[in-house]
Amino acid sequence: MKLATWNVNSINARLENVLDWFREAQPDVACLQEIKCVDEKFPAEPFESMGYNVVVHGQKTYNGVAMLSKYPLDDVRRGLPDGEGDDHARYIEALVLAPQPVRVGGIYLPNGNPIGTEKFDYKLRWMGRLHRHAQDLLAFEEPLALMGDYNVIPEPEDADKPEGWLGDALFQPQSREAFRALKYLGLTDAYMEMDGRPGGYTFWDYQAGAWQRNHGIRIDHVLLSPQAADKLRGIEIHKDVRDREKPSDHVPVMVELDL
DNA sequence: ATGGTAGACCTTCTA
Repeated sequence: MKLATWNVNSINARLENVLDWFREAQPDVACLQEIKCVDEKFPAEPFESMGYNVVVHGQKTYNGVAMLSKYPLDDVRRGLPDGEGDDHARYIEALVLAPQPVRVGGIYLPNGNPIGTEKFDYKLRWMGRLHRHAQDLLAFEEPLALMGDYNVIPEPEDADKPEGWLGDALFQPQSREAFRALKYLGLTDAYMEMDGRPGGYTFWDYQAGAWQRNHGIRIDHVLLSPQAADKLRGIEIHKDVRDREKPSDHVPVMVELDL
């Protein structure tokens, strides 16, 4: 089974680009982030024509997440627990009813910039909520994938120019520590498990020729429960997608599980 | 040291 995550930076601005990639890559399940539209504006029809079930947790202008699956979806959750007072659409979860079911959480973790503001506090609080929810899900001892745009650069090797990110929320000690704490619950970082070489970037800024200079960072992650990690066959970062017409600033990351 | 791009949308915010 192929599971993908991709921050598309507006599904409607990116539709042709995204459909092209779906036709080529044929993911069984895909988590999309930053769809930047309300549920009713999500272009579900072309995906349904390709055989996908579509669930959306949208929001006007900002954020918004969706999950598309060739298998039926059950147990759909929109938003993390303890969400009172949080109006950002950043989490969607479902049980994918494949022959061997797998629970999938699609994550758009807050960016948190600039540091020293409420936005950074919100990032850390959101990571705390994700941590507690992951703890609850891991207790099921079932195949689980928590995948998406984590907006965290875990290690200096995950940035082409780490010194340029020292003042950024994505590379703060607290952000990195919270990401490590999440992994230490017993989750496996699929990229580190299967490859782990420096340079597996998933994001290049639109500005200052970051793509042309390969000033990238690895911030889109796939974290697997032990029962899913045992079935991990491979991971691919679809870097070529960044070179196409009207690209997102993120590229798709796809894992294959023997499920 | 600075500025550079993209998307949504009401002119500025978020990334």
